[in-house]
Amino acid sequence: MIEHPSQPRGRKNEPEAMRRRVLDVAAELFHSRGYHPTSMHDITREARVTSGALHHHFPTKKMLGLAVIQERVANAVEETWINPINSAHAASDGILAVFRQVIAQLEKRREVKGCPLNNLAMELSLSDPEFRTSIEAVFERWRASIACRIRSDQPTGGLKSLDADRFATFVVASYSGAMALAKASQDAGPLKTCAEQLADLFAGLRRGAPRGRRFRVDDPRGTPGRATRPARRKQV
Amino acid sequence: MIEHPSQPRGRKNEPEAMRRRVLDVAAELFHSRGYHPTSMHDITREARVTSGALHHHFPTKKMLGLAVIQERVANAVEETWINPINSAHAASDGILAVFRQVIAQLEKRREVKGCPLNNLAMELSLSDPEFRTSIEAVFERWRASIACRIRSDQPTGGLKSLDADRFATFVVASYSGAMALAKASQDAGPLKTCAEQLADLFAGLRRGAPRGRRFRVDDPRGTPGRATRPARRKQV
Amino acid sequence: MIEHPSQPRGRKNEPEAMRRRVLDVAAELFHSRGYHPTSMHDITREARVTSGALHHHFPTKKMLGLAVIQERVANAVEETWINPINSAHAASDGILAVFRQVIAQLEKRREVKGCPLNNLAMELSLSDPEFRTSIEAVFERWRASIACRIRSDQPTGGLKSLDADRFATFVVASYSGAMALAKASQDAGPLKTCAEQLADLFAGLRRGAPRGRRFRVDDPRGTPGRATRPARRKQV
Amino acid sequence: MIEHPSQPRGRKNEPEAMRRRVLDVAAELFHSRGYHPTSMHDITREARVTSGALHHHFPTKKMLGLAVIQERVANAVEETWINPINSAHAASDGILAVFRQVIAQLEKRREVKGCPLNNLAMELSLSDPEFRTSIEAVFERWRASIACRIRSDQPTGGLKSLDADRFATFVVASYSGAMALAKASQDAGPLKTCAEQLADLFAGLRRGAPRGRRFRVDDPRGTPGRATRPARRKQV
DNA sequence: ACATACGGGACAGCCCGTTACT
DNA sequence: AGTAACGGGCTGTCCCGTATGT
Repeated sequence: MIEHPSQPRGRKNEPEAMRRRVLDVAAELFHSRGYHPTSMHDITREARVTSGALHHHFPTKKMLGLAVIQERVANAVEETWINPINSAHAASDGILAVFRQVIAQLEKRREVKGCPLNNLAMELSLSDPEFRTSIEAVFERWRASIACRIRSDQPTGGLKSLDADRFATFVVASYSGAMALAKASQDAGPLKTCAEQLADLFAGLRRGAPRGRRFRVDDPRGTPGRATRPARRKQV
Repeated sequence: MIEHPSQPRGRKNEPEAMRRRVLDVAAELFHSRGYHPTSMHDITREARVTSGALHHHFPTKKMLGLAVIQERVANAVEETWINPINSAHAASDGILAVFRQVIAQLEKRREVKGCPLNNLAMELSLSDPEFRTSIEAVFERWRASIACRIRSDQPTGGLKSLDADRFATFVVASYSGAMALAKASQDAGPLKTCAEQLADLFAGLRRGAPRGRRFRVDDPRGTPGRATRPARRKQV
Repeated sequence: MIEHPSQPRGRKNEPEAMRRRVLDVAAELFHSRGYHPTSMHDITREARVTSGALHHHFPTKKMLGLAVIQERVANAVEETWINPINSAHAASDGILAVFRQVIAQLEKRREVKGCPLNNLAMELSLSDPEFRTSIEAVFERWRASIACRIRSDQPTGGLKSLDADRFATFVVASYSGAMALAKASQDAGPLKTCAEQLADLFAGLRRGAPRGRRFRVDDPRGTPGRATRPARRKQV
Repeated sequence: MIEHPSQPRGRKNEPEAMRRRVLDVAAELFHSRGYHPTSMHDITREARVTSGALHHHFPTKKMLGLAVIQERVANAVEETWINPINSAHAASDGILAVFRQVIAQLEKRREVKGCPLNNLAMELSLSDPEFRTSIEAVFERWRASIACRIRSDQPTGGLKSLDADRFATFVVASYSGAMALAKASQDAGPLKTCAEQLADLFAGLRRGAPRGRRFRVDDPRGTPGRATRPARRKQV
């Protein structure tokens, strides 16, 4: 029974590794069960971490949640959407490729767990302004990346007639909604269908259909040029 | 003690009224806070119902949740989407009108609480198969109503080239996703943007752009005609 | 839809039958699960009786419990012990026959549920004086019947040297204890063993071993003749 | 607020003391009221322990119950029966001494609470297999200790003609049953009576009455030599 | 940095009994 | 006689966070 003097048990003192393990487990559990149904105890158990250690790295569950959003969910969006889009031949190709890739992964798994960002957005947006802000930032980065890629295509002929910002919002919404339907039906079908609809749309656009402002939400003669972002309401 | 000796409170046996009150309060709280963050106690307090009475009508929270989905959320979808769509001049008009109507309501409120169905879908689909089934049924009824309306237009010239089922899925997804973005940003902007994109799409379609199957998710030469619904995966 | 005017549903108005059904179910559930773990709701469900009807016949759970003891458990003791003993050739034969009969029944069932009287005695004696009194009365009747039968044998030569009251107490105790062991081990073995020990004892007695007072609990030279019953302490 | 700012209550980390306190209180309450009628809240109150602390040491009531059986009831049997038996001059003396000792203690108290092991056995054997197993183990250890002691006497002349295992079962059963009667009657009388009967039995045996197998439960010509333990029924 | 012990306060569910009604 | 709505209160469990200890 030789004791390592100040470390009686299998204690590693590898803070980064432990932090990473906790974040991984938390991200996974928040994704598959949701934030509220996941207890701190679940996380300590799965990550094989004591409560003390967990609270050392993340003083409250909320802080852990924010870290998951900023360090895991944001990364997932980066890897799933932003990088593929940027390295694709064209914006439209990239978007469709992402759909295809996501669908392929879905069909490997036995459960459709949905989009991590969207899941947390639904559960947490209203409960806490900090959560909402973090989530919104990820959504915005996602949207902006798509918009940017579309714009970078336009000089060379792709999707010329498109308002990049507005269309990016539409793509993100379609994907999120399709994923929501997929989750509710536990079937990748809705994602496929939406991908096809977007593909049709791209095809139509490529054939150069001129797009004008024929529809205004607010009133018949609204100012066409404005995109989604501007009008921000102050949060309560 | 000073009060009516044999009738401590104004107790009247009005089961339907009580049930309605509970469902209303539960639907409201599930919508604005979510299912898990809402405690049974919150509901008893807001509905001014004793725990015993609540338990008599809804033995478990899950039963209450299912009743809310089937009797309140389903009705909300009916009133917000299905009825307006059916009574509109054309499917496309109806869809855009619903968007407009929802946006108008959103701008009256100080908080964007999101689509009740979508919120519950995200929170509960994975946690319980009965929840998922109920939610899926509402989504399906919503989608089918839109598809049906589109089909009923097509003989008279509207959206002829469209696959009604697929397009209905796309509309539902776009709306759900737009609402998710609106909730995350606490701004109706995403809804407006998506409405405009759909409007453009309708306009393009009306100009008769032929739509063919140019995009296949599974492989390049898929069978064009199939819609979303069919392929159901068996649930675990 | 022809309605029996004043009896909207399948309502029989057979008070005795209903009372009997409730008592049967309650006796069964109290026996197999115990008094406290059995809820009124369990009984209403199993007896297919509404809560109101149950409370009409038995205003409280305690009253139901007392009725079970007095009308079911007491009867069970009568049928299992008293009648067989009285109709046996000799007291000792009767006692052993009862053991044999109980063991035979035990081996048919897949669960050893114990002696109903003893079960309720352990659970309820201390919690309520009325329960205790009822239970004690059944025990006493049981004991007295055995003692009486022994005495009726003694003129004709059986177990002459025996103090009938004391020995009856011993028999009841041995049976109860053996049943307790049988319940704890879920095996009829202890009952068999105790039956054999009693059989040996009877055999020894028949060979006329004179029994004197060699053992006194209180002090070395106690007054031999007194039996169990006498000193009653007042209940708190 | 007026108190020591950083240490709201006198909190001292003494896990063993706290655990002991909880077990003591639980054992006492389970003994005097029973397992089911004792609420966790009762225990926290009496042991002056917070619910959180209790849950830390015993995550569920069942775990607490098992700990009480294994660490308190088992010990009580050890101290009350096994040790006295082992340190007595002879098995029969030891057995009778235990009865005397128990009776003496009973007469000091104002309430006959029964044998802790037997009480829990009746209440819990059927409700949970883990409970039953734990209880059975204590019973078995008790029985085996007596049997062992009897065997160790036999070479030197005591109770030669006895089957130690069978007789030990009989002793345990008689004691348990006597205690049950004592509890039901709130009087030590049944215990005294049974002690006397056993004393008589010992006296008879010492006079060397030969004991043969005259009684068979199963059938007239059973195999005499078999003891209680062997035949175990498989638990459901 | 990490571990254990502990504090309070919810949580969902269930309990027994009563009251209004047929 | 019998039904169904209803009243409160309590049960066991679990929660998140902090304090203490190493």
